[in-house]
Amino acid sequence: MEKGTKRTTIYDLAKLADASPSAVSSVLNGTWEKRRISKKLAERVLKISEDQGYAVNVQASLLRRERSNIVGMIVPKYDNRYFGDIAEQFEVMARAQGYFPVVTCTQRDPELEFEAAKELVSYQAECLISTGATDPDRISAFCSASGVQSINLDLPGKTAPSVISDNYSAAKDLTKLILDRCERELGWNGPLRFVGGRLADHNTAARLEGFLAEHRERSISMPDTYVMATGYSAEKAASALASFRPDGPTGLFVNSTISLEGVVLWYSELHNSAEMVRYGCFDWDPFGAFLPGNVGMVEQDVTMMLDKAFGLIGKTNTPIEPILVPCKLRTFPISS
Amino acid sequence: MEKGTKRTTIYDLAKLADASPSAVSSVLNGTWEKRRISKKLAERVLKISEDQGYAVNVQASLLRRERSNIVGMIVPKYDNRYFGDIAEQFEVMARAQGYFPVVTCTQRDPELEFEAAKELVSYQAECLISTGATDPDRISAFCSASGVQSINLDLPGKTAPSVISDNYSAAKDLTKLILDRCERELGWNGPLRFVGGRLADHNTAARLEGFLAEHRERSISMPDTYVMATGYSAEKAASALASFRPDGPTGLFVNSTISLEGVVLWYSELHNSAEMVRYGCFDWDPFGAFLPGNVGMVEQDVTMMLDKAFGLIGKTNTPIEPILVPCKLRTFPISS
DNA sequence: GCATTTTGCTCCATCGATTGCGCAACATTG
DNA sequence: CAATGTTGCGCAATCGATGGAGCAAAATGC
Repeated sequence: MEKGTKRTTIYDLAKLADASPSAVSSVLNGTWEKRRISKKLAERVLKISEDQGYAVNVQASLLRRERSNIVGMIVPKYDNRYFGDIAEQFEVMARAQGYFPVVTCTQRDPELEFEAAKELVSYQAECLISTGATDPDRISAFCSASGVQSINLDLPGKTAPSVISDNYSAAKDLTKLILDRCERELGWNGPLRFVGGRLADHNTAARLEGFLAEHRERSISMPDTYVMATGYSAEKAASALASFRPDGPTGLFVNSTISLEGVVLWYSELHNSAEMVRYGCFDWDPFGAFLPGNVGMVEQDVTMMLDKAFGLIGKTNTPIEPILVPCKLRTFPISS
Repeated sequence: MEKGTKRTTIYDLAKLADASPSAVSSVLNGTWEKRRISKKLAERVLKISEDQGYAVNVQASLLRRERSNIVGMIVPKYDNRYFGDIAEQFEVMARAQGYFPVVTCTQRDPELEFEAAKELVSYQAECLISTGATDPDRISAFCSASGVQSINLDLPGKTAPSVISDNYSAAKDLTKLILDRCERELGWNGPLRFVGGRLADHNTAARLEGFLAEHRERSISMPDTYVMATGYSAEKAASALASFRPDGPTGLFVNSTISLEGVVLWYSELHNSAEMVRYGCFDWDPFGAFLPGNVGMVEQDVTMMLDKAFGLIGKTNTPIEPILVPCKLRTFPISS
């Protein structure tokens, strides 16, 4: 059992089984019938291998083989359900298709993103999915120079195929929902405030467009100060709202669950005037339905996005035009 | 730039730089000064390497080297903030210490857990951290046979060092908080109901002990039916509570955020009688503070747990007695 | 000018698994 | 009994990076 510090190799097993390393190798990787190894020897080898706690050295194996079966993914954070779902479902789907998934989290740091991408390429990943990368094209360029396929998820790139949510339509629908509820429940007609996200981000920009379009269709004019794209942080959202104490009905379009944390904190400090506030959030969280004042959330369709992304793996003639995936709008009754 | 389908190797770079592969290798891995390669050649090689989009073949490199620098982690799910934090902080700390982190998610499936552990060992991981594994000892046994260090996190094992939360004390404190608040706000003295988790799990068992101990100290007797360890699922928690329509004050100890989802759903359907219900949850979520009826949550100290776990890496004389890390109790004012 | 040191590189074995090729031993056919 | 076929397995090259050993050329010492 104990091998000191060295790991067991096929050479060790070969000695114990009184066979050649090549026979052992073919038994362990399942090609023994093709190589006409007797069942007797195969069973002997398997037994010894289990007794010794043998684990193949993937480094050596991959070096010799042509394919690595590794698919890499980079995600910015694990701090919300959306990216958590993506990572988890990515792993499940990858395994189901015989891939070895490696997910790494890059803290929204452009340099770390690039370093992580390089690392995954170094591990001979066959494909790299960049989720919400700040600079997807830089990663795509590196991958393409290394002959590795890259796919963008959640943020479009110009040089690799992309799968993204239909942010515009979902934001427009959510805006409609919030405005309708404000009208029905508060007798108030907007305009809503837009809280969170970064204007430079493609997704925020697309959502803001949908938000503005819905207002335009209703001929509601939008004051400049109502757009508060304060970034991805609960504190920033809360402090942007801090000075705002509504004296009548009001409504908010919240651009991420992390911003929602700040909004809810602000909301909870309104006390009496809170019942005149309605909001909705672009992003989903299971506790969202129970937050007072929350009329609905947009849940991105992670399963479909990943299906589309996996559908692109191995393909060569992929469209550069982003593949848009519809979102699901969840509406909540107002909590009493 | 384009190399057809093959990736660039040091042999390709060597030809382009008119140098030997070993010179190229030493330039790229930073040992060139030690190996007395001229700065001139080094710069030439680096330039060419960048132009070619070269990425080292880690497979080949690790095969030759002695250390892999890979530390593996398995986590059950990414569907709550606790495991998300663990994965994220693990990656940050690992990188800070020069390791390459590989995290994989095993869906609470014992077989997948073991397979994932084997895979990480196959990748020559130097250490494997099993988080919340259903059968940590099986993984430890395999690792030890392969000469790989293993560490248990969040769940104790008998054959490898473990770092876990002090579930008993935190559960007792949370129970105390809920009982105190029930008494103060509802004039009611328990007993509380215990919802969620699996009794066979070490953590649930320890929490239940703390829960019962606090009741015992207050001489509150506990009916058998009040312990509803229905597993880790929102639906199961909700359906276990479905038939329970409190006609007076009541209180719940909720054993995980996933069970809390079910509890909150149940709570939201109580309407008028909801104001006579108080609950607290063992686990933390940023939206928890805003859920009506929630008096407090236990936040496990992920940073300290990981610090302790990293402190064990590379050590040989590690204690088998679990290292207990205190939790943080967050208390919330009742939302109006 | 010759011996010695230093500089700057190359050669080659090696890590562990894989796989085309080939070679005995045995079985079958005529 | 010779010719042919089949079974069962081993040999050795290979994947790409690494690093100890060693060798020629340049620099230095006397």
